[in-house]
Amino acid sequence: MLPENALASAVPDVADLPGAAPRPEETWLRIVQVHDRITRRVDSALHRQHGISLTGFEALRRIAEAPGQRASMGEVAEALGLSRAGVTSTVTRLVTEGFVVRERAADDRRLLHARLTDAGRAKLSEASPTHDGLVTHLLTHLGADAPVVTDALARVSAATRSRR
Amino acid sequence: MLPENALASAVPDVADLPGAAPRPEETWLRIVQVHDRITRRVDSALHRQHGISLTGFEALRRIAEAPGQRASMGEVAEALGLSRAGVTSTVTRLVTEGFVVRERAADDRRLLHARLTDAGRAKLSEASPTHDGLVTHLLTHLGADAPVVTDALARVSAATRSRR
DNA sequence: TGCCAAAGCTTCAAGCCCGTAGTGTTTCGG
DNA sequence: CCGAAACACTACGGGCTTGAAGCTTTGGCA
Repeated sequence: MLPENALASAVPDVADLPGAAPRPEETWLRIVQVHDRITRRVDSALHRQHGISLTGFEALRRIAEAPGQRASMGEVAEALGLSRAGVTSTVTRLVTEGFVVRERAADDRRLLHARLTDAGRAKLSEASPTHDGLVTHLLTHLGADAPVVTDALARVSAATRSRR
Repeated sequence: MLPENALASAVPDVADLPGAAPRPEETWLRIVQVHDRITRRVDSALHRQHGISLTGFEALRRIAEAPGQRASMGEVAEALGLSRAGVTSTVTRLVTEGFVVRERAADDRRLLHARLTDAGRAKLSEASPTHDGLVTHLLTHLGADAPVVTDALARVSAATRSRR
């Protein structure tokens, strides 16, 4: 059932700079490790230095980048990869913290828009350097491979983009 | 939906040539997307087809690969990137499901070892093809870049290996 | 030899997020 | 005009995190 790598040994590949094809298992392990470690570090840095969660930060950024600095719950959910219920509680938290306000959309009254407050904008520009600096720093070891990695992962991401 | 490259035609964008550096932001986004999507699919497939969680599966596999098919709580925590408390509850669940037994180590009586039962071994070999097959399938789009990606991520992983 | 710090694990509480399911409102097509 | 679809909220059960407290065992050191 599992073809293993029965045919991996056959052909000396052109692009064997870093070696032969690794087992998907190995690749997956690395993705998980990198994701978990960066996530933990960034999340705890945001908590300690700015009293905000990584999810909260990403929501703020997403709303800030939306046209009119407002976005519907569904858009935020889609953008952050959160569930509907998760976005509800995340935005509720942001509202009680004063970073965001909820308002019914004028054109389609089914939608609720989250809009940044001044405090939200301030928090975002305060926390952004921490977030971006850390991510940039932790990914420096990709070095010259960064474009290839980004591109390859983008293909995988696109191929797994799911209805749901 | 996202007009994010609406201005891509105006400026000779850096992201066009494979060799130009993408923003770390972009790379990070791809890592998160790929991780989240694969995790969700594999987890739900394991749940539906084998009634086991991804974390439970990884714990079983880890214990199976340990010398003597037994591992201490700490080893499992380290290997899976879980907290102590998380491992305790994960292993407790596996114990009540009959896949694992806990036993005090003979040489160092501070340690508790988790050891696979026959049912645990059976469940592992039943679920492994599902897990591995899915991971392999979802990562096929890495194509010839797989070695580069794996290697680059391994560097990042090594550089972020933390005490804790 | 005796003692105490450190290691390993568990437990509990609080917090965040998930998925599912059920409810209410609004919109849109037939 | 009416029903299906879309959007969002609430509630519930589950899993994982951190932090703190407590237990047993180990091992170094006086």
